[in-house]
Order: sequence, then C-alpha cells, then structure tokens
Amino acid sequence: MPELPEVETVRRGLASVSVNQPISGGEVLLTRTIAHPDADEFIDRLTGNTIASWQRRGKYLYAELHRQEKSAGWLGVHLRMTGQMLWLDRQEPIHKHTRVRLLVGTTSEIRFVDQRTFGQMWWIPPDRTPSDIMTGMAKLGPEPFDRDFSIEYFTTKLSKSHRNIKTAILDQTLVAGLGNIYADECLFMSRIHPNTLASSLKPKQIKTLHQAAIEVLTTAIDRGGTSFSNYLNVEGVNGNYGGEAWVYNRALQPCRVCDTPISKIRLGGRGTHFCPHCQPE
DNA sequence: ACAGATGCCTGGACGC
DNA sequence: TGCGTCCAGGCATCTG
Repeated sequence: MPELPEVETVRRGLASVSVNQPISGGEVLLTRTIAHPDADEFIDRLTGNTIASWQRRGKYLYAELHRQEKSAGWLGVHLRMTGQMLWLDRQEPIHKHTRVRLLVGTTSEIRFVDQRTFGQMWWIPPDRTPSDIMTGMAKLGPEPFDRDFSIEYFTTKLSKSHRNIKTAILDQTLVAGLGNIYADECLFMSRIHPNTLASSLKPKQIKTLHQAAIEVLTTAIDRGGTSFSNYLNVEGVNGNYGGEAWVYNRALQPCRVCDTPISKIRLGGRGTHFCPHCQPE
C-alpha cells in the first residue's frame, strides 16, 4: 500500500518521463475513480494541456498543467490502497483493473490501474488550489522532512493525545505520509510498544521516534519504495525496501534482533506488528 | 471537539 | 473441489 516513499517514487518517475509533454486525450474506464468533476468533463479539461511538473503533499500527487505558458489547473491523484500510475506504450494490452488512461505525447500513456478501486483522481481548475478540491489535503499535518515537523511540535501534539502511539502517528493531521507499514517499522526502530499511550512517552522516546520516522521514510525513498505490498513504480517494477522489514507482516517469525516471535495485534482497526521483547510495554 | 466505528472494494488465505 | 468467511487498509463520513 503506497505510503509517502512510494508516492514520492511515483512522483519522480512521472516527472522524469512526462514533464513538458501534452495530454492528447484519454479514457475513463471506471467513472467513480473521478472525484471531480464528472468523468467526461475530466478528460475534456485535461486534453490539450501540457504537464508542467509533478508535486506531492503527503500521499497526494498532483501535476501542474499548462496551456500556452498559462496555468490550466492541476491533475490530482490519490493511489489509496492499490493504485498504480504506470507509464506505458499505448499498444500495451489493457489490464482488467485499468481505471483511467491519459494519452501523453505521441505513443505513451499514463495508465491508472487500481484493483481495489479506492484510488481517486481530480481535475482542479486554475482559479482554485489543489487543497480546495482535494479536501483531505487541506487537513494534512507537516511533511516529515519539513522544519514544521519539529521535536517541539511533535512533543506538544503527543502530550495532548489520548490515543495509543500507533494510532497517533497514522493520523495524517499530526504528520503527513506515514501508513501502516512504516508506522510499525519506526515504532520497532524506536523500541516503543505500539499500544503506549501517546501522552505518556518520555522526551527521549519522542526524540527517538521523531528521528526514526524521518530516517525510515528517507531510507525507503532512497530505495525506491517497498516491495512487501503490491505497489509498483511507474515502470511496473517493485521497490526494494521489502526484504528489510523489521516487523511488518512478520507475525510469528523471529525478531531480526532477538529471535522472539513477532506479535500481531489490532490497534485503531489496523493490523499492528511488534516485538514483545524489543518493544516492552 | 474529539475519538472510535463503519463503508468503500477485490482477491487471496483459510476452514470445513 | 467449492463454498463461505475473514482480512488487507487510507480516508471520508457517521455516531457517541
């Protein structure tokens, strides 16, 4: 499931192949994928525009569109659970889960493939901002790599939270970009039990967790995203973080540090993996 | 205001 | 083998 590093990898991939290229048309194969406006208008609004850049905020991806040097709005994308933005030759056979096709340049296309159909796309008019239309984006907390995501900020937020730390760090209004995989991974790296009450964490633990979150996301971006999910980069290739998971999806397998079997519990409705020895209560 | 539950959705794993 | 059930989880929305 794409989290910040996977979305960033997709952004870089799309930027490297599609910038300065015109969208000549497209096709919506599943209408509910288009969140705004309706499916027909979506293709009409994109057609004839050039992709000027690809940007990311949290797990939201958006392209700036130009027409004759002037803004023509934005194309927004959220991959949700299983969305993929693939850069393909138009001759490639249409896979069963293809939801949207955007013809780019003369022979290629961006193909949005999404098995579980949670993924969404938007067209944002030039007189609005992406966060006006992609409403979830306006609520996002700081990017983990920003100055705004300071130890002081993190400490203040956690001190007021009555939730367990696992649920707290999954909250996109606290910090943008962590999903279930990296949440479990950075709690392991910090030796913090996921069910610890957020407000009970000691300053040293908060500092460690803050650093672990930044580190785990940075490492994952450097490695091009995970492979213990069905995430694919724009070329349809798995990233390579996967073999390195400390705890995620390793229930009952030996901890890579101490050999204790990894536990799995449910917190905030999410499967949560941890080492009961390395992450004591 | 906040926190927890639910719905959305497909396909793979599992038990009988 | 086949059928039913559960699970995977990001986010919007609903409920208490």
